[in-house]
Amino acid sequence: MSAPRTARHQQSHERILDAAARAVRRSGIAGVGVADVMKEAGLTHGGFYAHFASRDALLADALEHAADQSNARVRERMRTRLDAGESPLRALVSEYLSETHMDALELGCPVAAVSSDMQRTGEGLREVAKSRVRGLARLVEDTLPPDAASGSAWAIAASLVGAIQMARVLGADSGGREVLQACREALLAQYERPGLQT
Amino acid sequence: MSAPRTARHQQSHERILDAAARAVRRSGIAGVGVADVMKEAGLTHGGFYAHFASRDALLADALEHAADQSNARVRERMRTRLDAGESPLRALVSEYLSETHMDALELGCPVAAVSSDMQRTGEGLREVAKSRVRGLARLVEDTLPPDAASGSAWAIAASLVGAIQMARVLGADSGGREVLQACREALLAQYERPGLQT
DNA sequence: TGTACATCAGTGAACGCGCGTTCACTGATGTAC
DNA sequence: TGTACATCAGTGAACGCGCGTTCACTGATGTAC
Repeated sequence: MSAPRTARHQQSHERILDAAARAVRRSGIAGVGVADVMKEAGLTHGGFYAHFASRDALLADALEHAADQSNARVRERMRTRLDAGESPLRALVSEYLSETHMDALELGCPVAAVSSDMQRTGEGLREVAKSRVRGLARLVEDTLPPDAASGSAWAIAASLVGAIQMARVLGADSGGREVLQACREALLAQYERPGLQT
Repeated sequence: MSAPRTARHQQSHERILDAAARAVRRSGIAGVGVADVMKEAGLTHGGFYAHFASRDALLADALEHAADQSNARVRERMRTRLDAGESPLRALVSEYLSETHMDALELGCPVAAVSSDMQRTGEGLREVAKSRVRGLARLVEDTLPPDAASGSAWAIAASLVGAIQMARVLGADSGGREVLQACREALLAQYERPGLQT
């Protein structure tokens, strides 16, 4: 599994993982097909089992990969805002609840993309799911001042996830934009009080 | 389709719909199987097409049915709390973010159960999904005083959906309970201020 | 540098299985006389 | 009331299809001499 292989093998492995990380967010956990993923990675389906033990093993790795990618993406986009003087929380809320993120289902936060599916995964996937939900809470926690009420991070994370999901269901042109805006404003009004800022 | 049929036909129809409404929450939109639903309704799969034009048609009706059922259930459970003097918002938040609701995936709010799937439904199902998301926002709005900031209903609805989903992913014994509690407290602290109560 | 061989990533046909859908048939219900 | 017939909900076998998985094979890469 993690035995050292050739560079070619490793490159293919990463392309498969990348394609799967996109597919799992685009199509949901149940919607990921081995053949589709391999095709998207530029390979044929037969070679799959030289890279992963099973579809489930791929899904676990893909979820992790998606979360890593997504976190890196958000943090990078936040940087511009932080440099412009925004508070960490405002930067996170603005990015997570942006129209860019709403449109980027395939590249966005996997918790928001597949949380319903996560509720029903069993065995191997469940642990990854839990750890990625906790990871999202941690991402929020890192933007809060040390004296913030414990539990605030969870409350904010819940708002973020619920808001972008409902916005996506409605769609940008049927109220989604308005949902995002309402939730951004509500979160910032509540948590970005003077004295709570970093 | 909606032509008048015998009482027997109608009873079967309702049993199928009921089973499907449970299945769609338990297994997700992609996880609903025609044969399984029919079996749960006490019938064999062949008779399905005397009741619904297709699996998709069933899913649309099942989502509506699930939402109706769930709303009725929450409203009924809220009544006890209202009678005890709780504010409408507190009653809703306490019930929606209760451990009972967390455990009752199969009978709970379908928006929380399948919102990720809703993000990717096409055509017929999408309109039902949108309308049920709006229905949840309306359920919240009905608990708010008339002078509440517009958009508050959406912000609260987002918190409810995100919170129960994350709590379910973690599970009751791995932090789910704590997530629910944190989100209940955060919502009530923010929105149930004196002067905002009904 | 060049040739011979071994390694191994990737190919594509094939498998079994489950699922949505169809359809000829069964048997129960209810109506007509 | 009783018999003959029509209606129709439900049955279960069968279909085609897509999917996860397996496997014998190909062809490219790289090593040994």
